[in-house]
Amino acid sequence: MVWSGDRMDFVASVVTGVATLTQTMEDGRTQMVGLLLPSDFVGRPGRDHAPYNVTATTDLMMCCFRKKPFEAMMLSTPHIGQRLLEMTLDELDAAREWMLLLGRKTAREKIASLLSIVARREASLNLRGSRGKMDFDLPLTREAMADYLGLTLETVSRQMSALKRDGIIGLEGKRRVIIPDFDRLQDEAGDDTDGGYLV
Amino acid sequence: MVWSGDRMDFVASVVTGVATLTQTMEDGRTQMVGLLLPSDFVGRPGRDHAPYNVTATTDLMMCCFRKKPFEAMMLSTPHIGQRLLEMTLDELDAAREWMLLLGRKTAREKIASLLSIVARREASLNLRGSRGKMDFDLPLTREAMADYLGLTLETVSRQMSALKRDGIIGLEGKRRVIIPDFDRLQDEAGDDTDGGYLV
DNA sequence: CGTGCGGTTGATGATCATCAATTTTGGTGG
DNA sequence: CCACCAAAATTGATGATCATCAACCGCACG
Repeated sequence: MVWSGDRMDFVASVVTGVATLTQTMEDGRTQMVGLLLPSDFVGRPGRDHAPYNVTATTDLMMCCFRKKPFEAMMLSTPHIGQRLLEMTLDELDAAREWMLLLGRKTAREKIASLLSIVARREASLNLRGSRGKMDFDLPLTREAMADYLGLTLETVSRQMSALKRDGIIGLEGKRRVIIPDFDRLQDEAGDDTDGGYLV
Repeated sequence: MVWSGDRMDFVASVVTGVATLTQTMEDGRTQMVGLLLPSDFVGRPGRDHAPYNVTATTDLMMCCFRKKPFEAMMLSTPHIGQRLLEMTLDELDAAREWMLLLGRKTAREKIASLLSIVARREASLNLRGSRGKMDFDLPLTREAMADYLGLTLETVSRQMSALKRDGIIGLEGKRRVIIPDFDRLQDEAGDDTDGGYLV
């Protein structure tokens, strides 16, 4: 959709589908730096070139605003700016959570963390509680997961198989994930205790 | 200074000195998620408990505001909120840059990246250009560097020695770092080309 | 003069990356 | 509906990088 360095004269909000933000090094090493799920915002008022690649990983519908009018609206309606600040601070928290994952978690914990996050977001969309049994479609290929987690796709595949062997998750086809017991998955993720204030 | 979970009824801006933001897991694994240098802002309007540990790593002077009056001021003076949004977006970019480092860079590249960043910030404080020869005092112990980079302190020490052996940096005592050729250091960091829009 | 902290260096090992088949899956056209 | 194909995923063998465990150095400070 957008390549790093492109001119980008709009901001947008995801309505349905999934997109990713990625950074790459010259030699091709890739790191995902954001996962855009429904309700997430993308783009930055006050900057006209994209610093990241934006890629749709499923069919995607976004609600776009031309940047100029949007900026004008921000000035005239302070509430919008406040809301945007709040969302940006949440994103910053999420990014920092992710730094802990990238820097300090084992491969198994990384996978479990990613699955918990997607499961939680999925559950909150469908207004179901995040306890007990859950299932959902993974919106990411193994490669995308690897790029998110700072692993290789082979390691992702192996750890998914290991979690399945250990009964933490079930797999149906490539994409469908079944979580028989969300608390056990959470334990594998290594996050502290209750996760009360996490998204 | 502040422990994760503490009540925090102020926001602040660093005047002089260096502080760090860290997250920890129950078993003690620690990841630094922010490095606060002079001019950086800390605290979040609209939240009253700190999600991270804040630690001073040098003598530190901060300019603090009680949160309540600050929030009131934000409402009455839209410009402050706008400025804060801008700063938060910059921090988000920095966090994402750091995610690439944590997920995909080698130990050597990580060290070189950290040294470049500190050197650049140092140079901009002192109004010197960031080319050619530079030197500065590292405001971090090996352990703090390790926590920042997602490495162990032993690996940090070894890679510092390796960079010294290769003539990329010089060391004087424990803290003083001499950079004979900033461009060579930059090459070791693995960032793309010119770094034009990086901080 | 000991003691503790920060740092360096060495030996060894675990984890994860890499290279290389092979299998599964979902889609497409006959 | 089935056969075929390419992309995605799995699995195995091997190796590099970095973590771990441990010893030791130098310096500041009581």
